[in-house]
Amino acid sequence: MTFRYQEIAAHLRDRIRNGTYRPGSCIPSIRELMREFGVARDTVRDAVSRLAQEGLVTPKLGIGTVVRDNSLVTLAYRKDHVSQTWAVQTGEAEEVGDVIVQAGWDVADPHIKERLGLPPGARVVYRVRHQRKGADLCQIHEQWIPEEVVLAIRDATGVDLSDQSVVPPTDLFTLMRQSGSSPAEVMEAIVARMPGVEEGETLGLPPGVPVLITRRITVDSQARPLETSVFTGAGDRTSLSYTVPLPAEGAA
Amino acid sequence: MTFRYQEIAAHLRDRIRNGTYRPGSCIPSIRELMREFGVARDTVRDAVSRLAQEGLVTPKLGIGTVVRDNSLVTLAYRKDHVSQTWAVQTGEAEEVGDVIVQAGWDVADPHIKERLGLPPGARVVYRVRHQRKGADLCQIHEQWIPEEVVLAIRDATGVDLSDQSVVPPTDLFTLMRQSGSSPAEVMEAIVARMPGVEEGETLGLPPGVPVLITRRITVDSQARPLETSVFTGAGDRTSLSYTVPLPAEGAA
DNA sequence: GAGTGGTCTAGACCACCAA
DNA sequence: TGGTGGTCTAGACCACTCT
Repeated sequence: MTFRYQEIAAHLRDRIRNGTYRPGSCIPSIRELMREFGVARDTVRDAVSRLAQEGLVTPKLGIGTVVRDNSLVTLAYRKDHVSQTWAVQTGEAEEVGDVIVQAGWDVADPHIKERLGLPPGARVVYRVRHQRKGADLCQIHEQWIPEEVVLAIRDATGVDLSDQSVVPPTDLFTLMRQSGSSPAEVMEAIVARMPGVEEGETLGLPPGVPVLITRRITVDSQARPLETSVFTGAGDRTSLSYTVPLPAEGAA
Repeated sequence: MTFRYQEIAAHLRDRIRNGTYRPGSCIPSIRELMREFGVARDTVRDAVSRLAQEGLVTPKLGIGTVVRDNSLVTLAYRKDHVSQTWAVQTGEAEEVGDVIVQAGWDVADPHIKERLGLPPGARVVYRVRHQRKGADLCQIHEQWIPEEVVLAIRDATGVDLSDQSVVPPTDLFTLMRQSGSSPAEVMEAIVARMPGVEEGETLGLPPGVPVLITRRITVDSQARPLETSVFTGAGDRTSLSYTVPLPAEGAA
């Protein structure tokens, strides 16, 4: 049971893989492919849209269907304990920028409170950070910090995390240490799924690109939660890397 | 600029979110939706296929279009140092099974040799393991082990890793320790992308489900590579979790 | 057999983009 | 202005599944 659109898709896949159609250039137009394979328009479109779903091509209105540069996703194994590296999609290293787009007091979801071990009425500071690589948004970082931690940091360092306009002099973990709490461990859980419509738009994702979701809890040496975060990254630009020391006995 | 198929998709999304269409049940048939919205068949199909791409529904031939159970992916933050937990998709915990589907000597890709720090001519043992949850294949584990390590394990423990029929008495890391090499650290890099055709088939993935790819290098205390692996997991069934101790200074 | 989704056609009009 | 992909129609036949 093989269909016309599958055959066409397979042909196009081969030509992309063997370099007949090069990354960055366009495959033949729908109308040309209709002629070449002798099929109706929707059959070609079906084939092309499968390739788009696989992330091989990106149709561009008024331009053509361009072959995506799937080139080497990361492979930079780093010795950092907690590091997030950006995959070089095409071209060279670009400036990585951080912008706090939102910050303020909030009454968190029950969901978040559970992760922070907080009682129902508790207040938290909610911060949203956009991480850019060049012009493109690569990752959205949402963060929830318990009131207690926020106040301790304000008292000890004068930094008000609920103020969006304040650019902290150092990173959050250092601020925590300066205010008496010592972040000892992070627990992260990673999941991949297809983006919703608004996620796809804000991240500027072409069709066929999933999002990588990382949920983090940071705890101190007494296992008290100091912070929790959700990172939402563009799957084709984000690569997460971990270096983990092995315990006495481990699993293969 | 809003189109009919987008409106229809939005309607259906709402009804799924507010529970009008429940997980596991079917949304109305294409022909019913044609009548309800007064559009042609392909317009409805377009709307439905968008929902499928987002992972909200899975069309089933001869049955209908069933609402996917997107239920809470994991959230079991574990204290294990290296752990991989399976998300409970629906129903309860099922048996997790491991099958070695391939094992033997191989001349590895340059790619793999680079990761293992091996010279061009070096031999490795290549092993492929399928990990199942119940009846479904959840993850494919490809592993490359340098000849030196394989021989040391054979000499010290009698276990021949190149023999597919041999079921090792313990896990690989233990075998390594018993043969004089001490795995000290793993480095893992995680990436998400849409599956290729054959990946989607072997993993039995419905449309709209990405794969989670983990590349691992295990090294001993002298930073010598002992093993490298690629894990390919179904994005909707796999959740990776890490617990990482924080160094003296860290990044937020 | 009745209903389902999957494939396919041959037209049509539209918005977008480059020259 | 001419080419591109995006949307949409109103038909058709197919394979699959359940009863």
